[in-house]
Amino acid sequence: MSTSNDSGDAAPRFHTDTFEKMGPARREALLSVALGEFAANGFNGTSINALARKAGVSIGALYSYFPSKEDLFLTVVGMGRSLLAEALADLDPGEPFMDVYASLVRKARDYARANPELNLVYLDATTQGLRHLSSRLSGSLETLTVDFYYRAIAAAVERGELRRGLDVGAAAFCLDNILLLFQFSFASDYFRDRLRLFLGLGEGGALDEEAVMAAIVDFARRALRA
Amino acid sequence: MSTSNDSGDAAPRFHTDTFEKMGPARREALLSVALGEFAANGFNGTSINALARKAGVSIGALYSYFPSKEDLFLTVVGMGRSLLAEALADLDPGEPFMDVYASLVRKARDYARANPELNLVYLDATTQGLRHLSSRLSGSLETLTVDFYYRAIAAAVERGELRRGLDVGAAAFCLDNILLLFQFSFASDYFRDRLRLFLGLGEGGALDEEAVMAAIVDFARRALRA
Amino acid sequence: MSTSNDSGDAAPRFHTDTFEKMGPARREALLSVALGEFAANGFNGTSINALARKAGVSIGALYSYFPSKEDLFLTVVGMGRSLLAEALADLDPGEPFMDVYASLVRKARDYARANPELNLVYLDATTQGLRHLSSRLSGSLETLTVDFYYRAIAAAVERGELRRGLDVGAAAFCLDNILLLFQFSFASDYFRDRLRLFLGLGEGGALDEEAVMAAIVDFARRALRA
Amino acid sequence: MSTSNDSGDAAPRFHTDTFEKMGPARREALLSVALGEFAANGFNGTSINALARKAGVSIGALYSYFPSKEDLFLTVVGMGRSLLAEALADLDPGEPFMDVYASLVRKARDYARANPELNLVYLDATTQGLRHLSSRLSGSLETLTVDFYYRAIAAAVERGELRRGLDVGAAAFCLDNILLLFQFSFASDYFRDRLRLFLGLGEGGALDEEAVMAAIVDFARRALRA
DNA sequence: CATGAATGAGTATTCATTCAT
DNA sequence: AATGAATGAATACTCATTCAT
Repeated sequence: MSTSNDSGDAAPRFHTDTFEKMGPARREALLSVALGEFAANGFNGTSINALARKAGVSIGALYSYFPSKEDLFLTVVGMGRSLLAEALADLDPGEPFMDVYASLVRKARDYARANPELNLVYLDATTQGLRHLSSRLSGSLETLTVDFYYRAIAAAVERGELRRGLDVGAAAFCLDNILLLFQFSFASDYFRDRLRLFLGLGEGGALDEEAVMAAIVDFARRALRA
Repeated sequence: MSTSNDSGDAAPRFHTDTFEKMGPARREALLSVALGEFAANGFNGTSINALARKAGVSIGALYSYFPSKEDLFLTVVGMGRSLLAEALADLDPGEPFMDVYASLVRKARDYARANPELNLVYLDATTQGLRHLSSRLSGSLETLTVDFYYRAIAAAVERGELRRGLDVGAAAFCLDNILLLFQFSFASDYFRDRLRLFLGLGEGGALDEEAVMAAIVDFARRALRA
Repeated sequence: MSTSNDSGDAAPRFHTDTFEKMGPARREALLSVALGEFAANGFNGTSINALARKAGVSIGALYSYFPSKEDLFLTVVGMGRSLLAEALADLDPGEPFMDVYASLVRKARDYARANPELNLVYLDATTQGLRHLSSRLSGSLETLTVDFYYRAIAAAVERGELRRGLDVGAAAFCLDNILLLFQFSFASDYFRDRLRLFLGLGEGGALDEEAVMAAIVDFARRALRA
Repeated sequence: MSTSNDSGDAAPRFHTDTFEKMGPARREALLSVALGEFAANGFNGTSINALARKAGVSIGALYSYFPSKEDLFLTVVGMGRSLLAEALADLDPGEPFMDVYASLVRKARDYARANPELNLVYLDATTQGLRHLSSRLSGSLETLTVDFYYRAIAAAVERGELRRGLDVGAAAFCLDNILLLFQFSFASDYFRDRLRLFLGLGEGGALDEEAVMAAIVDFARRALRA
């Protein structure tokens, strides 16, 4: 799996050649508007015509860039994967695992803060009503993450940091579940409220993010330590 | 819990009086079809007219039961909450905590198996595009769960089962994150694939649910033990 | 008038026998609500179901009183004719004509003030979209008025008050045109604005009704005097 | 008048830019069908879908020309105002006033004959149920007319044609009331019957329009003469 | 390549009327 | 006689997509 990333499963492309010839500024503007619309209204709730108007792109042009609404959506969803890949690339899976997870938690928070809309689009794509869409993505969006967890955890077990006999898959699953919903808490109104409810915060109470992140990492450390 | 449910937070009603006068068979049929449609297509992807036809109910009748599509959807979402409340009511928060969590994990699996559609509707309601809908629910759907975790964990800390100084809110958050996405894995195609990816299962591989549940409970036990 | 009314053209009835057996209070309430709704929203803009609810009458009952929405509307329109007949009955066509017309103008004002809704319903019935409705009324709503004008003008010409050779029909037409639109000015927002525009009144200006009525009567007097 | 039309009070526009780009033939056809439908059935009684079909325009196209049914209706009502403005522009308010009024009466008859539907739409717009529509028109539809009367009457009083001390507003109101309902008599079934009733014409009797117009002008002349 | 006018099936919702109770 | 649940055609309007210019 180590090299498999480069090989077969390159991220699929949902746009036309014409799209690649766009000026970068126009392209960024279009993708940015699309992201905003899909994030705010969901796939079904977004009007392609309104989106095109807001982006200053004619409908005809938009359809010359993307064969369909679905393809534009999938392109936008794919942007999230790219950013995630970059984020993971910064991390060294060879470092002490709990440092890695702590970085991951912090990065997740920062990423969700900086790109809440990507999280919202991801959440929407996750929905059963859009299963025919997410199935067009080559494999799950999580392939990268899973791969990363596996390598980091395996190395840490090897080094004796984490307990032997650990079920790597299940552990990664638990760690990522915690992380994913924590991440959503910074993007989605619903999951923000949920986190605050768990933390016992009322309407006005301030969220101590550092404390939450520390608690999460501590929870994970105890669960995994040798 | 016995009384606290009955007290203040009565679930809001989104249906008319006429709905309550329906014959139970017709009512069940209608709700069941509605659940199925919303689960399969999402709120925005579901056509009220098609739904009515499938349920064998005239459009006019449907609108005499629910003021709007939104209200029908919220009624369906509310059904999930009721079932959840029943499930939690079976559990004794006074038992050893890890037994309670193990039961919870198993119940979540059973519930998701039995009512995958409720999970799918919940996931849809969670979506940012439907925030105006979920905000009509009195408080989060999770209020019950949070409440339950708090009481069970507090009692366990009291008994010395779980470590003192535990951040109850954060711990409950972690435990529920693990549980929620595990639960989704039995309802949503997307999250099923994600779980299998984490477990390293290919297309044909069989999922050993018991092993996963055991691993999850073990993960939690180590994280929390005194 | 004394006999001709009773003979052929009795006002047609649009209600059922059941309607006549209603308690007077309920009947008044129903007619009053119906008048209000039709006046405010027009025939096509009024919902029979909403009307019944507001009147505290079940839909079934309402349909036992009136065969259709049309018949209820025509009944309401007929109420206006009855009130008009009463008003005319108070006048003595043998008095000096200009006194009669002055009384008529004043009565029209008072009537429109007291029953603006009847005027609005009349206006609606007048509309081409409802011609199949107004044609169901036996003859025009104006039969009474025309009859009254003829007798009063003829008598006045006879007495030498008004000029010989007067075209009675055309004169009555002119007099009634002035009167009718003046009357509407007290019921309809549109015609109120129109009158004020003619009088040069801005937003805040107060309307001197007495002066207007005097001017109207003076206009008529000069037009008709011997 | 020559310039005053061009100046301040531009008629509000209720259509989109796209509408202005239509081919003139298609545009005329659409407006003509819309006028016919609204005239025949009233605003509330007209179906936009049926209208579009009759006009040979797709529903989508129609909604690209007008934001809503209301806007199409107001456009049609506005056509009447334009034609009225043209008609008034032909008249010279400096001529002997009774000649002017005679011309006005004749023009009103001709206009109502040629464009009965515009009168019917005007009548519908006048209805209380559509007050929210007529209030969207900038000022009353009558502004032009009032203005014209004022100037013509004032000039005639100045010239000594009409009596000093005349209440210009009230006189104009009376004159226009007579004219307006006379005009309606050529468009509306209801008001046609009413006129015939006043003139004592039975089913078959022929209406001597010239005599009526002469009588109306004579009525007015006597009412106003110096 | 770009434009945006055009399409028309599809949407949620209303409402006059019927009829079983 | 009274009720009000049920009906379903009809309504105004939307929107993904096509295609002539």
